[in-house]
Amino acid sequence: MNIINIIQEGVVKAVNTLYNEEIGTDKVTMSATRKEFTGDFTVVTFPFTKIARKKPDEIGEEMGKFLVDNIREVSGYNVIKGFLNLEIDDQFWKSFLEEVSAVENYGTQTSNGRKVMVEFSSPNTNKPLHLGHIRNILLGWSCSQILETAGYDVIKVQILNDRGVAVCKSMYAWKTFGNNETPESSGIKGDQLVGKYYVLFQQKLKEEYSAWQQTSEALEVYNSKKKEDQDQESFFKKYDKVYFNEYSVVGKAVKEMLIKWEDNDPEVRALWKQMNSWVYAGYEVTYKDLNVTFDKLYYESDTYLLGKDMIQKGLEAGILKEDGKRVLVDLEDVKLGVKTVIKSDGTSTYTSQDLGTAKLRYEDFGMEKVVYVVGDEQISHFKVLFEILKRLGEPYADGLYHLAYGMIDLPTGKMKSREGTIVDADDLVAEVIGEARNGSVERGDLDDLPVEKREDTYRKIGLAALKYFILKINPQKRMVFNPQESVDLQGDTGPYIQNAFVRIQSVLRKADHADTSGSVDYKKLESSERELIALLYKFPEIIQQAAEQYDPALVASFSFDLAKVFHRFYHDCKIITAETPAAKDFRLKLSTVVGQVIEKSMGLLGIEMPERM
RNA sequence: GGUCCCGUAGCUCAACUGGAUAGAGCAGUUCACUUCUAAUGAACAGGUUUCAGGUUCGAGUCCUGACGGGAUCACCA
Repeated sequence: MNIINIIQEGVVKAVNTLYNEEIGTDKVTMSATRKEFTGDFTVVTFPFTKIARKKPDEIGEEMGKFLVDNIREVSGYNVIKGFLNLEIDDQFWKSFLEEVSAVENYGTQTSNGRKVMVEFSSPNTNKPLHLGHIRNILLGWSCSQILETAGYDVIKVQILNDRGVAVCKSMYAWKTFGNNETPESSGIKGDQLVGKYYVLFQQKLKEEYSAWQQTSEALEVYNSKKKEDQDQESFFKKYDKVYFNEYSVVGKAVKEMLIKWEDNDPEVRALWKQMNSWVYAGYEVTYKDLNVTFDKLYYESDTYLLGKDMIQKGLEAGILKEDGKRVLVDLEDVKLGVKTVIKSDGTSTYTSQDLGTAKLRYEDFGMEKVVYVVGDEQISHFKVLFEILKRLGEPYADGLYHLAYGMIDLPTGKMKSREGTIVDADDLVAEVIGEARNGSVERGDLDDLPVEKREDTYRKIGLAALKYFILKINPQKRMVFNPQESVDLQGDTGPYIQNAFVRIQSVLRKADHADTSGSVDYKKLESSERELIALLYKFPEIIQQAAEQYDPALVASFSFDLAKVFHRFYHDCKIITAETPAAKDFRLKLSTVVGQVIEKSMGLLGIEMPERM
């Protein structure tokens, strides 16, 4: 049984015996003892003052004595200002280490047979991936790993938003200005090439719009539609969408293309297929760089017409309402307003598509939970979607979760494609690896390794820096991404944690000492040793918590703590040249397990460990 | 304007979900490599947790109200 439960039950028993009152274990507040005091766990005695009618310190004394007398694992106590600090017997920690070192897969829960689907990445196929996608992908991947380790059966999916106006923009620009340029002919990565034409389109549109603003037609629009005192510049700044839809020549061409696409026009479809295939080839490279894979891909072009039967069901149940051809849902009672589900021309919306996709996925996999990793600007969309699915009584409705993450800002402000401040995913990956290479070459520690081995190490280090930098931050927070700091290799960073692992491997190589059975004779634990074991003890609980809260930052912070304490331990205690053979055995065993747990917890973040660095 | 999120050290973030003297890293100032990897360790300095009230043994955390930043309020996806 868990030591925390043991203590909690001990406290319950103490209250019962000493004060003659039945309480539940949930009434016992406990925490890890702060490091400035002696002890491992702390029980807060304030809540018992009413029951005992005594002062907190007095209760602490009585309770401490009771626990030492009645619980084998508690070896001592002290009371400070109403806080009862309990010391756990060294023997408990030592046998725990023996136990962990004997098990195969410490931290991994046995399968609970429950299926959870994680949707992440889900880009629009009109341009390459950028920093925002990276946060999404890392979160999605990491959550998948965490859920899997917590015992779930995880299905990783993405939906490729491969149709619509944006995609047609790239297509139109390529067709008009591309001169048949291909990834092969240009040497440009497929997604980058398509993105280049998307940007070109936006540029042409902008030029066209600027020119139009000088025309008398534009002036008329301005005069008839401006708000009072609004100058021409700010008026036109906000009018761009209307312009695109109603006046733009290229806009009209794009919309015609979209209609042809929907009518299955062979020529447009062929172009679409070709350009999308370039994009997918490009994405594959980026995903490989980031070391992520998916179990199934969904395509919006296959799913955007789904949802009809869900809507039928909703209408019959009275959840949805018809207004001519239009279908809407009234969620005023839960403050979500009225939303259109089917437009008055009978076509689908984002909501109807997602309803259909949810059903399709359930038919495919029968999962009971779905985690949607999507930016927080879509919070209300998912609230509506989940509410409808719940009212429809879908079996997975209670397991729906929108993992909403905040946008990434640069130190200079928001990322804006208009201002060219978008950070490209491929560039960023190349940059962090380059930085790791520079650092390593300067140091010269890997000079004896073959080139591929070295490059592989640089890749691991650079990606560790990037991934850790992003995942250590609570997902729901908007974050500031400083490219400079993301490649830092010191302090609270991925490479710092890798370094702890590398030190361990180095020691184990040099010790060359397989039999550590003498560790059981080790006498008194050093404080850093205790701390390490106590952290190891917490690991499964951290995974559980991270799985429940869908929060990789908890795992990141745990990994850092473990590495940090190890570095201190390494500094304070000799391992190979320890005072006694028992101490050596013990420390080798401890280091081995710490190494395994660091590797595993970082693995949950999608970060690999190098053997040397 | 309605709804939702955020506000903690110069900067980037924590704080075990209401517990002790609010912790880390970076940047700054020192110290420690003839040693199992110094991508390390130790120390100093840095705070009215945006502000004002409230709830209670106890508030960065909960409530109310300001202030500041952001998202969203489409028959776009």
